[in-house]
Amino acid sequence: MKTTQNIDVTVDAIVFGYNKEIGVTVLLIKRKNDPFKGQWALPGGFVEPTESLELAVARELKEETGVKINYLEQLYTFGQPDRDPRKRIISVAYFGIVKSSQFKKLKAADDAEDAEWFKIKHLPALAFDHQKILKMAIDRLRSKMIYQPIGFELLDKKFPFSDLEHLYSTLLGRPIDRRNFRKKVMGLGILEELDEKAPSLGAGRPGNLFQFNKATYNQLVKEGMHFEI
Amino acid sequence: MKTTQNIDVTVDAIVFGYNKEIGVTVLLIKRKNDPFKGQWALPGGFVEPTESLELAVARELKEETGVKINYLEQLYTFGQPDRDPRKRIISVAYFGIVKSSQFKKLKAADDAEDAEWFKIKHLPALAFDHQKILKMAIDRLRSKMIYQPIGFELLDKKFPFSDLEHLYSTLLGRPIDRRNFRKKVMGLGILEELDEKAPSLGAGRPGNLFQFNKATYNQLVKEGMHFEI
DNA sequence: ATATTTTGTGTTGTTTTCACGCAATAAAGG
DNA sequence: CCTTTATTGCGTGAAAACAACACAAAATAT
Repeated sequence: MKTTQNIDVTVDAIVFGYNKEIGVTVLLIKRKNDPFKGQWALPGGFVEPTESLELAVARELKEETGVKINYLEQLYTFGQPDRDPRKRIISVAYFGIVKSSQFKKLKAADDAEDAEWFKIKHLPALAFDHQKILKMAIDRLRSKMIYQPIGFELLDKKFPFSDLEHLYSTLLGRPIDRRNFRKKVMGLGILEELDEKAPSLGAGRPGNLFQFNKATYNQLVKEGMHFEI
Repeated sequence: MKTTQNIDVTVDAIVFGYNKEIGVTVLLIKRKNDPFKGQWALPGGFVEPTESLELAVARELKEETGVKINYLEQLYTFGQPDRDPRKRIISVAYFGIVKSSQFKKLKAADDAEDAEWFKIKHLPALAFDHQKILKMAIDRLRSKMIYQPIGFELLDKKFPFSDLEHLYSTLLGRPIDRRNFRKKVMGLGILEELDEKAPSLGAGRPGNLFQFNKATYNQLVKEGMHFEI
């Protein structure tokens, strides 16, 4: 066995949020230190020798931005020898989602001079190879939401149906037929309709509230259901 | 920035092969050194400080088994703190496929005392967390082959249609309707029918040979084709 | 009260998938 | 050579999924 390899390991987080007015956003931090000091980058940092990768992501996110993650999965590992100017660093990227409700609450801290949500349509220049990582994450989000109900993770716990509609419509980049969409989604049997109306915002008839039933979804998946929108 | 983290990075390879008589197989090596000396394990090893992860996989596979990989993609990164008894080691697992034709040629060498193909239905006990890694790879193979033509990578360059049929039937674990399957696959327009017949094995009418056209496939994907079996 | 905005629902024609049967081809065996 | 046997290769009808489409009901704003 080798004595030392001298490769360092970091985690990076691509965290998505959503809001009907703003659209889909991603969480970025402004770097406080070199290299790329002052530039925007994905939140993340070095893995401690005794913590799991997932724990490292959660810790870094809390330290740097204060957000609470609702969904987390591994995205990809980036290991090109020259991706960091300092030394060989391998980064395990994680893909995260926060609920709509608390997607604004941010508090920059630690390594971060600032933390902000950026619309995925208007992104600043990023440090390292984070542009590439982020692009992969966005692709994953887009392709994943048509065969897995991660769309619901972006919304609030209770939401009017139109929110779901808008989310899918914006993220897929095309208009969707309200009636067919509703038929399909309701047919999956993973949404519960509540006896509660959405608070009205301006004019128009307020819609009923719905909520995603994750337990039912997991059950159906285990039985071999094939989800697709 | 930290001085040293003392986490090591390895790559592991899950390489699949296929043969009509034997079925789907995976390449394993018998470890020559501790820990887990004498046990079967996934081929792999430490990443050199200056080589890319993909290069490390290719090098280790050549060193330990001599196989030539036809398709390679990253699977997942395993980083539980206790997954190696020696020290903290993070492993980036890669998923590979060799063509049916040369799936037997093996030469154990380097760190490996032996190298062999095992049917995925009959696996030995494995070192480290390789059981878990392999399970994930098999799941990925199964789920991936229905929306990406990686099945073709397992077959020979030229193959009779029935081979493809058998492959899908065994891997999906259910019988498939030959007529509908043929219609669907041919409808994708990524298979070329050759003016050549398969060598007859035993009785029965020999089938025509086909070959996968990867260029056409890539073209179609770029145009937004949605492949599904 | 009237205008405006947003929700909620049903039908029909079209396309895709699935299930299924039979004739044609070629090798093997007598 | 001729029969037997195994395997290929094609077509059709029934069922299911999908896409297109319009209007009444509920609530707010003026």
